[in-house]
Amino acid sequence: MSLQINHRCPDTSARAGTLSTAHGGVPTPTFAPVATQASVKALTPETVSALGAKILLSNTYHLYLRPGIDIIEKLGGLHRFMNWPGPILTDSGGYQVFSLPHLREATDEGVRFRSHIDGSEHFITPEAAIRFQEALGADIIMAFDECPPYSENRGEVEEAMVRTHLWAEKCLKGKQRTDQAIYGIVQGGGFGDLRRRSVEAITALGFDGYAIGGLSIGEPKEITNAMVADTTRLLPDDKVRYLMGVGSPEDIVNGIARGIDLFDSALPTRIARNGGLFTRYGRKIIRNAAYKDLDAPLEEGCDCYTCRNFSAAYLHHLFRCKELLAYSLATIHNLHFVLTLVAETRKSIIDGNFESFKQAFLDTYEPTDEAIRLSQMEKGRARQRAKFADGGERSDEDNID
RNA sequence: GGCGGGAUGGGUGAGCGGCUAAAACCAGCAGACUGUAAAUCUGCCGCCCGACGGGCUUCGUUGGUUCGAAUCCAACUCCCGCCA
Repeated sequence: MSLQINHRCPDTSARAGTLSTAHGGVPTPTFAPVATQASVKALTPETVSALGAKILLSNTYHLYLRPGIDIIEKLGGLHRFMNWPGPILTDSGGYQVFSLPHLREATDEGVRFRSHIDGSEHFITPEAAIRFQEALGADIIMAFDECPPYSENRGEVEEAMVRTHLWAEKCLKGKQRTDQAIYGIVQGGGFGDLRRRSVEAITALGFDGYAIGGLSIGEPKEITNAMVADTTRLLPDDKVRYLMGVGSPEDIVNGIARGIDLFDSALPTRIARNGGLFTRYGRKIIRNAAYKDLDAPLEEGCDCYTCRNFSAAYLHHLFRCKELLAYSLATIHNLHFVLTLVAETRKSIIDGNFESFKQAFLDTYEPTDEAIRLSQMEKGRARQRAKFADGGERSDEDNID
């Protein structure tokens, strides 16, 4: 249940090692595909494993509502239920406090919320979140935290952070199983001093690993980077550092450079299902007309199952028709891309050339074209303005920024 | 042969005197998605321009009524029912 670090990059904070868990070792740095409802959408566990995934992330909130923690417990725990014999990490449900905001009401005792499925009312305490995760039986469980939306309002962010610290203590007190690792979560939004305070408070409690939460939720990239760098520096060197919810290829590589060992994100699998595919030159949208008759793999030289066997034109066609195979093939490609990227990055750390590997990757990988994105947003905004210009009636959706 | 109903932008299809360059959906063109309420969502989608605005041409065809017509009237052309 511990992290062993075997290699360090001399120029950056990147490191490579092995994380041992009750269900096997995980070479780090690593990326955990997201299996929110005990399934990596569109893939069998065999495929996920063949793609090189070593550890999966599942979600307590979703499994609590459906099928119910007791059902999974009765069926032998999460590993058996979803037929994933390797390591599993469960999120506590704290993120849903943020992503389902209209349902929530947080107090020091816990969160009162309405089910997004049937509207029924529930109250989850930090102690309950731990109890549920012990019943699910993941190898790594997460403290119950409050992840506030990105905000310049220091008071709000601080309040959520203080509550997260209080909850963290309750989580540790409530924990009974000794064969599971529990990770604490640092909050503090985009405020460096709050982040530092949070690191102090959380590390003082003594967790098995430390997560950085509340980032990549819409804040400017500079803030994300600054927060990751500052926080990571202060976290204990001998424990796993987990950057929650990240993410994109460039964010992962940058995170590794700052000393992150573990990532998870729904991004690769979700954008895959929406036709967004990673290539080493950046993201491609396979639905676009340009791929209509392209008789070549989506990415030349990619050795994933999808690229080895199908043309971009075929993928394009499957997406146009909403054929179910589209979602599997696209997910395979994106997970292959991210998992391979992380594996190669790890190798570069071991081989001692991480810095140049990182530079080479970032030089060719083009994140989404900012100009196109901004012009789209500008159009939408102009329309919005025109709509409410002389009416005087303002809509709640008016504040898109 | 007689009696009804209908023809709307790429498609389906609302509108039935001004608020209508014309709903909605589909198709099409782009974009977003980071601890997954997501196989979802957003923008554009007649033509032109100096584009948070302005101009032009549209609702089968032609001709009327009206300050004003996709909307009312007439004729014509096609379509679809029903009766002989």
